[in-house]
Amino acid sequence: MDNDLGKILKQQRITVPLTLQELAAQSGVSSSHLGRIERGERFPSARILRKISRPLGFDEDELFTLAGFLSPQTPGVAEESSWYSGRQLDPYVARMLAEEPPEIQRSVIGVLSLIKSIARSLPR
Amino acid sequence: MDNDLGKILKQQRITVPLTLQELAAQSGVSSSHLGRIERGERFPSARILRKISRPLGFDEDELFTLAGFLSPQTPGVAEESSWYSGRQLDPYVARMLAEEPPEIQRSVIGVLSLIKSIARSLPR
DNA sequence: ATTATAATTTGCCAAATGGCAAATGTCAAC
DNA sequence: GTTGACATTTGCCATTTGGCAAATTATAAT
Repeated sequence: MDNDLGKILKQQRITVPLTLQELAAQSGVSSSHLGRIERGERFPSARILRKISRPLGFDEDELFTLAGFLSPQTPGVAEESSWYSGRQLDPYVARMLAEEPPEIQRSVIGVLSLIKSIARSLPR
Repeated sequence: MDNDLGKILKQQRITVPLTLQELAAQSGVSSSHLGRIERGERFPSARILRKISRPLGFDEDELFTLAGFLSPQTPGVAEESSWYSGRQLDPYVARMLAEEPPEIQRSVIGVLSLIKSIARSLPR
């Protein structure tokens, strides 16, 4: 039941968005294997993680950390480590948004707060 | 012939210095497996590399790079802005989004591309 | 040289990985 | 409904990984 990685990978694939076959084509990993990884039937090797990191918009070391291959704190330039605790911006998101002109970037925030206000008025 | 990693690992083990058995004891990897890795009969998995990195005095990511699991220079987690092309991210937008949990951040991108696809199908 | 002891290698095996092809599911158009 | 085009899952299999124990090879010490 402790399958974060599979869920994270699937979540990211869905939101990119990609199908298993498309991800397979872009990464060179078979779709059946990818599927099994997502639902926790197989554990991805470093080679596989490396192959799928780019198409999914992850940094290589990011996936390695999630897989437990690499310790949470990234050496490099000392930086705040608790990264997935939500204090920091997802690199993929940052990269995508940076492609947009500034006014679009800001309206994204507007849409987000709109959605959140809708959520607040929803029966729970 | 094409075995840098094995030689490097052995060289490092010799100069530490350690025997295969000592390294096995400190790392929790069997000495027979370590021996095979050194002479290139087996290729170490990420899990094994992680276990032997400390006793050998390597940084984890260092061995991963030598093994070809990680690209030569991995940028730190937070400063990819240097290699994103073109525009940059509005600091206000970045700060707002960073407050959200990662899955929300990513679904924002999904919403954005949805909106863009709708926009493209609109009469001008 | 002959032990004793430590270090390395080999044989064998269980478990895991990952691909291919067939089976199954899903969903829209007709 | 049926069909067809996808996407996902499953069955099966080759390959690889990594451990254990036995065999071999140093390395001393007497």
